[in-house]
Amino acid sequence: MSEETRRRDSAATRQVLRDAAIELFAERGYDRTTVRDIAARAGVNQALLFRYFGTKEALFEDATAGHRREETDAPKLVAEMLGNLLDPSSSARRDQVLTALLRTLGTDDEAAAIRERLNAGYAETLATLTDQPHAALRADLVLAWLFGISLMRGVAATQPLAGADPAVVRDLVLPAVRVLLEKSS
Amino acid sequence: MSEETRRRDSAATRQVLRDAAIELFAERGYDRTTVRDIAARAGVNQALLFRYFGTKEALFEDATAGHRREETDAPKLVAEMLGNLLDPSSSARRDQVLTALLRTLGTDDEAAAIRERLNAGYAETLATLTDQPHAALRADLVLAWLFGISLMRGVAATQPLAGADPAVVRDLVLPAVRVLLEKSS
DNA sequence: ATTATCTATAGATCTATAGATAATGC
DNA sequence: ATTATCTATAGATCTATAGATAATGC
Repeated sequence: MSEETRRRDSAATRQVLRDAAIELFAERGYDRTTVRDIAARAGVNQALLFRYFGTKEALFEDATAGHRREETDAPKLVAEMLGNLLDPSSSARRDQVLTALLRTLGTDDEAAAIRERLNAGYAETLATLTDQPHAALRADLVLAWLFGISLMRGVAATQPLAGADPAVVRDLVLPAVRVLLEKSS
Repeated sequence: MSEETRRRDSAATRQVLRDAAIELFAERGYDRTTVRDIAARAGVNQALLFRYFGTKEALFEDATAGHRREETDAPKLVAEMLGNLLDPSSSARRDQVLTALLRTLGTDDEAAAIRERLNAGYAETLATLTDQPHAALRADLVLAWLFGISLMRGVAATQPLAGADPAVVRDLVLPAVRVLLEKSS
C-alpha cells in the first residue's frame, strides 16, 4: 500500500531481496538472473545485496533454504505433491523454490545445495512410504517422476503435458506410483 | 593419431566444433559454456565458430539437432531408452544430447529448440505405445519419468538413485510404466 | 584466386567493492 | 553514533566482428 515511503529496515530489505531472488531464479535460473535484476525487482540498491548476503551464490542458498516439509501422513504425500505441482494456484512459494532448483540444475556450483534441498524437502519423507526392499530408491524414483513432470510442464512446456488437465494427470500417475510403492501388507 | 599437422578442411572443422560443443553443453549447460571453451576443446580458433555457425545459439541448435530416433518396435522402446539413460557406456552420443538439453532447460532462449527436439526424438515414438485414451499424454508422462530419472542421476546426482544398479532401477520402473501404457487388448 | 584460419579488439555485460551520504535510535 | 542506503567504478568476463595472413586447388 504505502510504497512511497519505505522505512529503513535491514530485515525487511533482506526479505524483499530474498523474495525477488526466488522469483527470478524460478523464472530464469541462476545464471540468467543478474544481481541488478534482483535488486531492481526488490526495489532496493544493488549494493545492498552484497552487504546483506555477501555473494550471489549465498543469496541463492539463502533464498532456496528453509522449506523443509512438515512431517505428514506418508500415503497422502504423493497426491499432495502432485497437486502442488500441477495446480498453478496452490502453494506458489514452494513451487517457486522447486522451479528455481530445477532451472538451476545445470549450474555445477549450486549442485550440492540443490541436492541437499531436494533431499531434505522431499526424498526423506517419501522414503517412509513403502516397506518394500529399496525403499529409498523407490522414493527417489517417485520423486524423479514428479520432477520430470514439473520440468516438462513448467520449464520445457512440452505439449500435451503442459496443457493437460491436472485431474487427468493425477488419475494416470497415481495408479502407476501405487505399483511402485505398494506395501506388501 | 596425426594430430600435429591438420589439413585445412572447413567440413572437418565444423564437425570438431559441433563435437566439442555438444560435450561441453552436456557438461555445463548452455550458459556456462563459453565459445572460447568450445574452440579450445575443438582445437581451433575461436573466430571460426562464428564464421561457421554465426552465433553461439545457432551452434547449440546445430549441435543438438539431427538425432531423430529411428522408428522402432514400440514396446521395446521404454526398456531401451531406460537402458540408454542408465548405462553410462552405451550410446554416449544420444545421452550427451539429452543431457545437454536437460542442462539447458533453464535457458528461455533455447526453450523452443529443446521442446522440438524432445518431441521429435522421443515423444512421437512413445505415443504409439498405447491405444488407451490420452495416448500422447501417457507418452509424455513416461518421457517425464525418464527425464526425471536422468536428471536426478546425471545432473543432480542425488543418492541413492545416482548410485543405484541399473538393473534394479529397470525392474522397479518397468512394471509401473506397464500400468500406465497397458494396452486394453 | 579462393577461402580457411588467425590476430586484435570493440562493446556490452556482470559481480563485487570502496567510500560517501543520510536516516534512525539513544 | 550507528548503520542503512547510495554513487561510482574496478576488474573480469563474454559474444562477436573487422581485417590480416597463409594454405590450398586450378
